[in-house]
Amino acid sequence: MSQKSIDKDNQILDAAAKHFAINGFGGARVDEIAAEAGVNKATLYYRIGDKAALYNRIFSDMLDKVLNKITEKVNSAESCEQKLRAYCHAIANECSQNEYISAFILREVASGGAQMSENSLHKMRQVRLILNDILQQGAEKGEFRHTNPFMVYITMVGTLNFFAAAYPTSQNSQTSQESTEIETVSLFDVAEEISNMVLNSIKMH
Amino acid sequence: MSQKSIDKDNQILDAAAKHFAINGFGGARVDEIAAEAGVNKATLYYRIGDKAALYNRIFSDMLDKVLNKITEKVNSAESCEQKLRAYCHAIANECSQNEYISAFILREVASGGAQMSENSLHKMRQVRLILNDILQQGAEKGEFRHTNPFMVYITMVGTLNFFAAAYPTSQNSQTSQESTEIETVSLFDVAEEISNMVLNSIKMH
Amino acid sequence: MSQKSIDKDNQILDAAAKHFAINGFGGARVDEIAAEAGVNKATLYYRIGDKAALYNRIFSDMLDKVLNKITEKVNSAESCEQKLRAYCHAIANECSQNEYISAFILREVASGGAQMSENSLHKMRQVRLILNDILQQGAEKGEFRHTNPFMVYITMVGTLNFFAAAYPTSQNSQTSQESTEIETVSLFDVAEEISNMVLNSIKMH
Amino acid sequence: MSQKSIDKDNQILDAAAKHFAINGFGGARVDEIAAEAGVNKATLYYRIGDKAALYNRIFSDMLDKVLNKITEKVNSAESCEQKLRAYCHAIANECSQNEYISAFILREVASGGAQMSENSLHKMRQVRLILNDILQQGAEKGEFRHTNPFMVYITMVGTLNFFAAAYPTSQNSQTSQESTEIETVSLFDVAEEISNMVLNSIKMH
DNA sequence: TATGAATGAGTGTTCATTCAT
DNA sequence: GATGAATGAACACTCATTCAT
Repeated sequence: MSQKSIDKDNQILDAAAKHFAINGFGGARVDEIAAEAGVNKATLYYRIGDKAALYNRIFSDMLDKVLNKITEKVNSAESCEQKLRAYCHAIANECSQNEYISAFILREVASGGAQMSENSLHKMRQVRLILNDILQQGAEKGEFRHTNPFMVYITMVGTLNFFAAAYPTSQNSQTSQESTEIETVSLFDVAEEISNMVLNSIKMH
Repeated sequence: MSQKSIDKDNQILDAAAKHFAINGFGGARVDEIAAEAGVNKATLYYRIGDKAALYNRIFSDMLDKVLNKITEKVNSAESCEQKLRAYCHAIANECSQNEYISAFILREVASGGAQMSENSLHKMRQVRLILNDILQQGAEKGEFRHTNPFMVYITMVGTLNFFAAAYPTSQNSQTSQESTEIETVSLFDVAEEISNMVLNSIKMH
Repeated sequence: MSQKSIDKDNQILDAAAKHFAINGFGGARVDEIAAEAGVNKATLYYRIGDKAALYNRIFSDMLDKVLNKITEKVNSAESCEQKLRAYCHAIANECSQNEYISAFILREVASGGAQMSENSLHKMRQVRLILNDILQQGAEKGEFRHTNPFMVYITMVGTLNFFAAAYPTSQNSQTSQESTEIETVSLFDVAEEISNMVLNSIKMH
Repeated sequence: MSQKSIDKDNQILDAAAKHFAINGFGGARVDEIAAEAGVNKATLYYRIGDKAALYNRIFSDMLDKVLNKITEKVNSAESCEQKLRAYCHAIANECSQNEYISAFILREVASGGAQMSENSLHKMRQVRLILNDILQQGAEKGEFRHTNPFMVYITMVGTLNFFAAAYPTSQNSQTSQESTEIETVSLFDVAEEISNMVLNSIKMH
């Protein structure tokens, strides 16, 4: 596949990610995606496939990157505390790299995974299980108290994705009086803070 | 308006809430909503209005209930700590009462409020500002440290809504091995836990 | 269903029969059918259903009429010879009434029944089996010699349908010299002649 | 033109004949024809031309073979009776050689020659005129009664093509009870039988 | 000669909305 | 108030054909 083809695919994928993120699967228009990508609609079908294939390709790629980054960062951390911080920062990092990941996640959660392929469902489960392992290891080593892993997962992933999706918006919705009062805060600040809060809650003393 | 008409409206509103929650605004079908509500499609238009009106009516009603419950619970709390706990539990309470609220919120956050009416946008801002007030009061009274209120908001609202939307789903995706290990946890447990975590982080000692 | 609706359905069905007959299922255009019927394309879908439903409705109706007419005429005939003549004339009669039947039959035979519904397939089999019964009865009564019923079927049905479909065409393709020489011949003449030929061949003497 | 090119052309032509026979001109897909022929779609265009050219090439080749075989067999027959039998068997022979001829003929008859080129139309007329000549010669020699030549044409060509196209199909649609009763019959048996029937009807005694 | 890539013009189908009764 | 019928405007997707290499 030529570089030109790869570039074209990426234009399509980028435009589609944006439209799916903003409008959801049902609200996104293939015509508009093709137009924004600057390619003929038939070319979109020729290169990627139908709307569902387009969606799954994007979401699957997103999850691959998240999963890889998490694995990489967690594996290179030593203590369980460091692993948990790495987990949180890896997610924040990917959500910063790709501004549409959080919207996809939020929508999938809202719909109960209606649009998700089996493949993507498996990857999302992997993300959750990695955290489970960290918490279990921590508990076995006596570093962490016994906790409900799903609640920890939700606290971290929910907060990060909610922030990642909401932050750009909220800045527009600030009234002029408050805008001066609110100090800027980055996704990494949130990752740091939420890690602290969770660790504070689950660490043995 | 007769009781029969009121009942019919509620059937429409319930069916629509379900469809918007699962499929989003763009993915929901007026035909299917009418069919599920057991009313003629033209009746739906006659009684409620078009698709956007239907959506806004539902979302606005949801936000009214949330806002009222928050106001009620917060106002009847004494200390700032109690107010913050009340805020959190009020949201948990409404999300338990209506299983579709969290999906609406998640989708609106994902789309940057694309579907939201000015009216609803205002109400969501109100919800956020109530928390701002609690935090500011707490800071003025010396109970709370100075914090970024948006981050606190995200932590609480993101976690609660994410949990409310994800929990039913996650139970289906558990593999059989884990299912025995995971203890059940309710939205109120989450509200309690997240309140603790946040307070632990922001309270003066 | 109002008379107006019934009329509209018939306009659609007539236009569609013409287009399917001339262009085949794959070559017919729903747009053109709707235009010719003088109805909006969406109305066609509302009243009849999709392209396949439209095709099957028409073909099934045609076969119903053929089957009814054959049954009626054959049952009111006395001898097996009369029944066989009645069979042949019933088909000729229906092909005269509806100019598109033969084209549908020819195309279905050509494609090996690719477009035919199970329902229609069953009816076509019925048509064949009625002839089988006549021939068997004739053989049992000693009126007919033993013959291959499929060959008799093909001879009669093939000739009639081929003629019904080809005759209008052939008149246009006559060169001016021959046109004076060819005497006109009707589908009923063909039915009479083919009956004679077949009976001449299978009757006991 | 290399042998390899000739082979490739034949693969295309064979695949196309099959698809046109089963689905008709409008229902056949150039993509599928190329895929079945094992060639690139652009190669198909490069070597043969567009869809209509592909169709006409195939149908024209078919008619050439039929016309040649008829001419050859009829010319080498002596009496008019022998010529008429030869005519019938020549058609049967070609329909046996190429399983798709009859489907093409049936479809063209059904559509009134919509897809046929002027060239092919001329050849089909030739086929008919050869029979006309035989019948006229027979009448002049006092061997045949005066008949309507178009009716004779239809009887023979309709029956043969209908049988050729329908026979493979009908065997699948036999119910298990009848299957034992029906003796197998070949296209040549049909040619023999239909010749007998026609001659029986038109011969002077 | 051959082909991966690209596309204008369809093509069947759906959808939110309106209208006549 | 209520609804069967109707429809303009999309909408996802396809297809025959061409082009650049």
